Amino acid sequence: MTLTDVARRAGASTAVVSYVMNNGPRPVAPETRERVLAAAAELNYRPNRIARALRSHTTGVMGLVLADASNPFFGSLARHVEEALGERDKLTLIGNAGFSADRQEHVVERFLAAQVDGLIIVSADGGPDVAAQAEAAGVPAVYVHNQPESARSPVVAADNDAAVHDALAHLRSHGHTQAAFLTGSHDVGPVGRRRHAWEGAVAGTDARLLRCDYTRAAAAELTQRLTAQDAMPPAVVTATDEQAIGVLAGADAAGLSVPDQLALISLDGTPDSAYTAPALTVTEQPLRAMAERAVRLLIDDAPRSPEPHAAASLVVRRSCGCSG
Amino acid sequence: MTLTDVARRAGASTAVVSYVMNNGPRPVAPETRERVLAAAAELNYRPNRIARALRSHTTGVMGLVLADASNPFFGSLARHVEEALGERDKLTLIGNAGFSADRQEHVVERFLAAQVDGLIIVSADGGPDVAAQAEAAGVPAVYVHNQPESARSPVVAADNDAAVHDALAHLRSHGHTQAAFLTGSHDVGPVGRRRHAWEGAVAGTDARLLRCDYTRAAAAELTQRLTAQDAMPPAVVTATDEQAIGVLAGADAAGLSVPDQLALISLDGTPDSAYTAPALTVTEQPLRAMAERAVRLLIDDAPRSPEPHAAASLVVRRSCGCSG
DNA sequence: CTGTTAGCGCATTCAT
DNA sequence: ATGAATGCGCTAACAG
Repeated sequence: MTLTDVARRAGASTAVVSYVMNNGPRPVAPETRERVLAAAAELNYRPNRIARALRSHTTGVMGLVLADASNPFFGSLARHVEEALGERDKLTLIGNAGFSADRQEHVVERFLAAQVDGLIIVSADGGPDVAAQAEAAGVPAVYVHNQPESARSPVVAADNDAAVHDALAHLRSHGHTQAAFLTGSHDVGPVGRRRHAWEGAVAGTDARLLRCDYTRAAAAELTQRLTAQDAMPPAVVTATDEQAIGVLAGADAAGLSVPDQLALISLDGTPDSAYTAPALTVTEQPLRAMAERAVRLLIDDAPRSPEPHAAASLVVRRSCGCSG
Repeated sequence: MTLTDVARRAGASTAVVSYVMNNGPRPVAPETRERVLAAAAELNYRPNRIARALRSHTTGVMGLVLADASNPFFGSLARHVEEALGERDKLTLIGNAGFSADRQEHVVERFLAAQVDGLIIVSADGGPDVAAQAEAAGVPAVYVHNQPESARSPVVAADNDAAVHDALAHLRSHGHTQAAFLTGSHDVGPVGRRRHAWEGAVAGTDARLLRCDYTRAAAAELTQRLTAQDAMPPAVVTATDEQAIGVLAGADAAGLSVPDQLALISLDGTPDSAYTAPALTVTEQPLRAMAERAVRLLIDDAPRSPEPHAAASLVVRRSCGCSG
């Protein structure tokens, strides 16, 4: 069923049918409009997105570049982005960059060739400013959650400063005044900002900064090593849930009891964090709000001015020492 | 840069350029071919996928329908599918069905309207046979991991019988001859098959069948309740990691020690299972192989005959009672 | 307010 | 082996 079929059936021209289907760009007499709508319904007409794309240079498809969909944090974000996009009648192309700058560029390249209307990039640290490359090709792009060092494109992230302060304040209420901070090896962007907030908050104390890869394995290994050396801090804030879960595994293996001998709070708040043993106290990232903001930025070309970041909310469970 | 530009630059016709770009369907003189290739390179020509799609009725885009990307099992599968598709130069559209048959149909509808070349459906139990609907519209579709009751379309899944037998045999080596089985409320397709395999294996004993939703919360609640009633079996095989993690959380809350008082093996084997406390012994699903098989089925229209299912491999960790 | 028409970039058939 | 010409389905400029 094509436009032409509908036009014939409604006794109208293809132009008019097009105007009706798109609510514009020109007015149509209400009566004609009804006839067209009726014909379209009877014929079960579905506009051909491909033809429309060829003609109008917009595809209704957005590209979502992800570091790794198997990581539940990225997966959750992906789900929210897809939903937010769906509500705006956009389709979502997905691509995994796998923590490699090369692969990320490659994915972006492919998306650009597919004529995506915009790019949402949820990526690991480092690499070139792919958003800038996309914008150079006329395709708007936003970073979500993180961005490469050099980027000037908009980033959508939670209010990380507040999240860190909330976590630290809560630990203080448990009597820990010098919580350590576990971050990645090369933290820049929002994650670096978390570390920075922590540094500001603990300045003057001898709280310790810990670093390891953003993986469960690395965090587990670190925890076991430090515990063996009797050098594990009594309270730790981790930059990511993956690391927190690794710390939990390492503590378990080393016979270190959480929360009795180690109080732990993580800053991601993925669904995973609720079912660890013990359950993790976290500051939950407002993923849905972030996804919506990103979509708004891309589609409405919303003000790129410093909108206040969405707040992360402290979810108290057991790893901090609360009995909940 | 369009075909026409390249043709002009190479002093050839658009037809010839097209033949060169697609290696057919007609032969081109080697010399002309070189000239065209050179011109294309100099002009940095990139074929317009949209125009090609309009003309050829194939888009190079596949639709991936997922129950929930934030679930790491589905997320991992998504990553492998995207990779396998990428290797065949296909793009991946993603859509979340959110365990709702309505939403699933809606997603499929949208994908069909976008002219996807094929559909990969990784979905929850129940609902109508969307693959059949797609095939009726001329779009090939495969189910992966699970399928609705009524479906006749091909399913790609692991060898679930073998997985169950491996799990049971391992538990038997720990002295448990009557392991219980925890499955979903309406298990059909491959998951139902797992239960069926278990039923066959424990026939004649009074091993117990447990059911709850495929969520951590439901499994945790069930475990706490059974433990309180002193009715928790000493050895359990769970159909999914989500449920196993929930059992772990419930056991922890109820003061039940794993593996001492409860031996546990799960049948999914997501990355998550490696960093629980204690680490889960699982039969790991061959996700990569499943993704590749699905892609092959869709693209090569491979034999839909009963190919042997890929094997799931037992990964021994601690929840079964091993000291690893 | 509505009808006619010209392409968007490409694959392909018909000529040569 | 190659060129010219047609049309995929749609949007929008142009002409009533």
